[in-house]
Amino acid sequence: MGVFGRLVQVAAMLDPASEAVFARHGLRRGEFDVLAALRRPGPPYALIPSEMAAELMMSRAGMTSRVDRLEAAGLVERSLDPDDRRSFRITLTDKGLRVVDAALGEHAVRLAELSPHLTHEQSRALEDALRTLTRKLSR
Amino acid sequence: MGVFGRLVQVAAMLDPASEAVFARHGLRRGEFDVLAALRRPGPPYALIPSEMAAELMMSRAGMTSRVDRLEAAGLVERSLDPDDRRSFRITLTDKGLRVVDAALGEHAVRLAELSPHLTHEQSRALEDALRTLTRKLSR
DNA sequence: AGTTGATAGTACGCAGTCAAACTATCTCAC
DNA sequence: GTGAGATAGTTTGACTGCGTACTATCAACT
Repeated sequence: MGVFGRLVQVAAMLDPASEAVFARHGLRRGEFDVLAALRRPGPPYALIPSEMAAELMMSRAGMTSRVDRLEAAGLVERSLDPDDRRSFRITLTDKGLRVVDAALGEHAVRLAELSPHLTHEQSRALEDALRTLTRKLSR
Repeated sequence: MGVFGRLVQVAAMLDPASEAVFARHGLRRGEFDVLAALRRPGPPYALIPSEMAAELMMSRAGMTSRVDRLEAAGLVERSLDPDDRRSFRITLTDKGLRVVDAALGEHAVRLAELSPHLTHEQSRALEDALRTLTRKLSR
């Protein structure tokens, strides 16, 4: 029980640190999450809102407003989905790709600063344990 | 970098599961957190709003509204702080104590169901790693 | 004592999310 | 084909939290 409490606490402490990084690139955490989700699968950097909502564990309604903001900022585009006229393809613009890459890079550096505080063994055990928990919880 | 991402993800997946437990006792997560914070130090179950805000990593303004709700529900009481007339002592009522104990118990059971999926060694390593990170991040 | 700066709690306005209701479209059994 | 139910995205309304400004009080120095 104490372990899980601590886990949640560490996650909560990680948050504000990242927030500052994202802010330097004009992003809020939620917006960064969407851009990163689009970046991950590689070109052509296109996903459907529902997919992203599921991946980011949020409602579709929330996704609508995030996409609205990102589109207004010129970081993503809505284009028609040729396969399903109810849906859209959300794609990264060139600007969006540049911004998310810059933010991702800085974010990675920030996290890397934390890593040396864990021994290699600790890091491996942590990874193992977290993977196990992810698998268990996703069912 | 993947480790931290996964850590945040696990924390996020843990959340809705607990949420359901709290809801069965008529609580939201935020309200439970306040009651649990009051419960922890033992009798007389009294803390000052600022202390709780700091402990729960939130603003004092947010704490005001949480205490308002809990007081309206009869789970906590505001009484004058004899040492500082700007402040209050927030205390658990009998009802509040009963509710938080019930919720805590069920919460613990829920988490315990997850533990067997980790080896003893994994669990220890996880604890170690998280403690290290907590120490590093709290500075 | 008096003054200055810090601190406690609160009120107000803003931003972000969700749930539920709605429209449009898809899917599939008949 | 056609109708029924599921699904995609959006809109609406409510809730919760934060940041800022404000009042009351404390603490410390002169």
